[in-house]
Amino acid sequence: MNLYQLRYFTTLAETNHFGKAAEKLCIAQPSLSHAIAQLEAELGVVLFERKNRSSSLTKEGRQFLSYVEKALEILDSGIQTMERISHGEGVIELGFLRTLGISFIPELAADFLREQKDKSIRFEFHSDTSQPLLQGLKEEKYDMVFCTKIDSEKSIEFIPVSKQDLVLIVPRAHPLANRYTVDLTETLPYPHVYFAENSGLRVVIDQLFDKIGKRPQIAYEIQEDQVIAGLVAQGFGIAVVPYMEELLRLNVKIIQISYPYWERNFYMATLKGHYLPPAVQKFKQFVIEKHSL
Amino acid sequence: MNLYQLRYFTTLAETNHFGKAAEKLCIAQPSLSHAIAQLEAELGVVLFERKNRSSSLTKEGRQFLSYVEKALEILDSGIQTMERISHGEGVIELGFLRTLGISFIPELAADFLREQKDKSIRFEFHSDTSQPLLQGLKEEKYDMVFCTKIDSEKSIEFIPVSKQDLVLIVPRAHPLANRYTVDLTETLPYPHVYFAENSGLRVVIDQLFDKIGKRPQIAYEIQEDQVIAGLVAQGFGIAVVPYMEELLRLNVKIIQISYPYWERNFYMATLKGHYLPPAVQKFKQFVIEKHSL
DNA sequence: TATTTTGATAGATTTTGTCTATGTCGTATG
DNA sequence: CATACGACATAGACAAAATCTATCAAAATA
Repeated sequence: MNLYQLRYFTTLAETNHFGKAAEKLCIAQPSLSHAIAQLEAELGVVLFERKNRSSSLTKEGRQFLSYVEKALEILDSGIQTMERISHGEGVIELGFLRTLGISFIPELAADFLREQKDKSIRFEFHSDTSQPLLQGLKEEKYDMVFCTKIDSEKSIEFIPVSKQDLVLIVPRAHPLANRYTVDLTETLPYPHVYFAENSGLRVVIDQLFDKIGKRPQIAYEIQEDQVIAGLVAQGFGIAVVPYMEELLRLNVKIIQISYPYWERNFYMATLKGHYLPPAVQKFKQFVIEKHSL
Repeated sequence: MNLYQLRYFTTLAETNHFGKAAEKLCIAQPSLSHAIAQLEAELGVVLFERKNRSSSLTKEGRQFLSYVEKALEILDSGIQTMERISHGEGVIELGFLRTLGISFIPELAADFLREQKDKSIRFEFHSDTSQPLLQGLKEEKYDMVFCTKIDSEKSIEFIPVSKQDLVLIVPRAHPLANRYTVDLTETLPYPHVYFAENSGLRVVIDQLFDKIGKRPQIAYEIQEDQVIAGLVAQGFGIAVVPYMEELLRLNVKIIQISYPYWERNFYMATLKGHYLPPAVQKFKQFVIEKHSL
C-alpha cells in the first residue's frame, strides 16, 4: 500500500468518475484504474462500484474513506508544520541570565526580528541562573542560552557576545563620590548593600572581596541588582554591582574598581555539533555576525 | 513521500539506531538511511541527530512523529477493518416484512450462523412493509430485504424464498368450525376482525373480497396479525389471515379458502448487478442453495 | 445497428526502492 | 599515537513498480 493510492482513492471518492479524477490528479486514467485495483486487491475489498455512467463507493469504500480522510488530514497537517519550520518559521526557546533580560536580550531579539521581515519567528523567553540554563540546554528545553561560561562543559559551544564590569556605586553625597577609581579596600569602612545568598552574583562578589582578604560590612542583603541600586541612591549604603545603563538614570555615582580587576563575560551557548532548527540556526548566525565580540 | 518511509521513520524513532531499525524492518541499513534522508529532504527538516554512538530525534522529529503515529494508527485500524470484512466478517443489514420476522427470518439467520462456525457475522434486523424496504435497499440502508415482489423495480433482483397462504380462522364453537374449506362468500354473514388501514395486508385482503364483489362486516380493525388471531380465539369474530405456525397453538379452527385462490410469495431482494460485501454474498449464496423455491 | 462513454488490459518506458560494496568520521583500544 | 571498530553515508547495479500510450470490451445512447 502506498500513500499515492490513498490520495487517488480520496479524489476518486469525490468525483466518482475515473476519467475526471485522473484528470484532477494529472495522471492517465489507466494509472488510476490500476492504483485503485491494487488497493482493492490488497485490502481484499471492493471499494468502488463501477457502473455504466459513473462509479460510486461501496459500503466498505465509504467506511474505509472515513479512516483514510482522517489519517491523511493528520499527516498533511504534520507535513505542513514541517514545511513551515523548514521555511524558517518557528519558536526559539531562549534562556538567559536575569541581568541580560534588562536590555541585552530584548534589544538583540528586536534587532533580529526587524531584520526577518516576512518570517514568523517567535521567541519564548526564560530567565534563570547559569547552572539551570545550561542544564536546560542539554535537556533541549532551550534551543540556546545566554549565560556565563563553565569550562567543564565539553559538549557546549560558547561564543562570547557581551561583557559586563563590576562597578562601585555610592550616593552622590558620599565621601567617595568624587573619585573616578577606587581600590576595593577603600570601600571597607562603609556599609554595603550586598547581593543575597541565592543571587548568582553573590559568589562572584564574595570572591572579589576574598582577593583583598576581607569582607565588607553588610547593611542589607538583596537579590535584585536594580533594588540594590535603588537603595544606594537613597543613601542606605554603597554597593558593588554589574554595570548597567539604568545606573545613569539614578541618583548614584559610578566608580571604576581599579583593584581587584574583574570582568564578567557573557556567552551564547548551544549544544556542540547539535542540529539546530532553521529558525535557531538563523538567529545564531545573526548573533555571530552582528553581536559577537 | 511514501507510506513505507513513515513506517521506517516510526521504527527508527523507537530504536534510535539505523542498524538495529533496519534489522527490525528486514531491510539493509543503506535503504533505511536513504529512505530517511529522502523524507528529510522532502520535509526540508532534519528529523534525526546522527551521533557517534546512537541517533536521536530532533525537536522537529519528535513533533513530526506525533503526527505520523496518530495518522498511521488511524490508517492501520482502517486497513484492519477492511481485512476483517474481506475475511467474511461483517454486519448484514437485513430488512423484512413483519410476518417473516415471526419464524422464517430468525430460523434462516440461525441456520446460516450455525453453518458459519469461525466467521463472526452479525445481523441487524429491520422489519417494515415492502415499499419502505425496497426503498431502503436502493438507498443501501439494507444489504438485502425479504418482501413481496414489485414488478416495476427493474434494478432489483428478486429470488423467491417462501410463500404463504391466506386462511380463514374461526373460534372452535363457530358454525363454520367443522368445515375444511370455505368459499369466501360464505363468511359474509359473520362479523370479521379485519386488518387496519395502515397494515400491509389490508390492500391484499380488500382485493380478495373485491373478487366476490362484497366487503365483510368489520367488527374490529387491528394492525398485528397475531392480535387478530388472539381476538378470534376469544370469539370476537372470524378473520382472514396469513397462515402461521402460531395459529396451531391458539384456540381457533384453520380453514382453507377454496375461492378466490390467493397465494402470497416472498422474495429475497438485492440490488441487481450491485457489489455485495463478502458476508452478504455468502448469506445470499446460502439462501439460494438451501432455501430458494 | 452504429456511436459514444467508461473503465479495463497490454506492453513499453521511466522512476525508484533495495541491494552489495565501499567510504568517512569519530571514538575506543593497544 | 596509530589502529581498529562502530555507525551512518555514498555509489553503482539491479529489480520492482508506477506511469504512459494504445487498444479493447461492455453498456448506454442515438
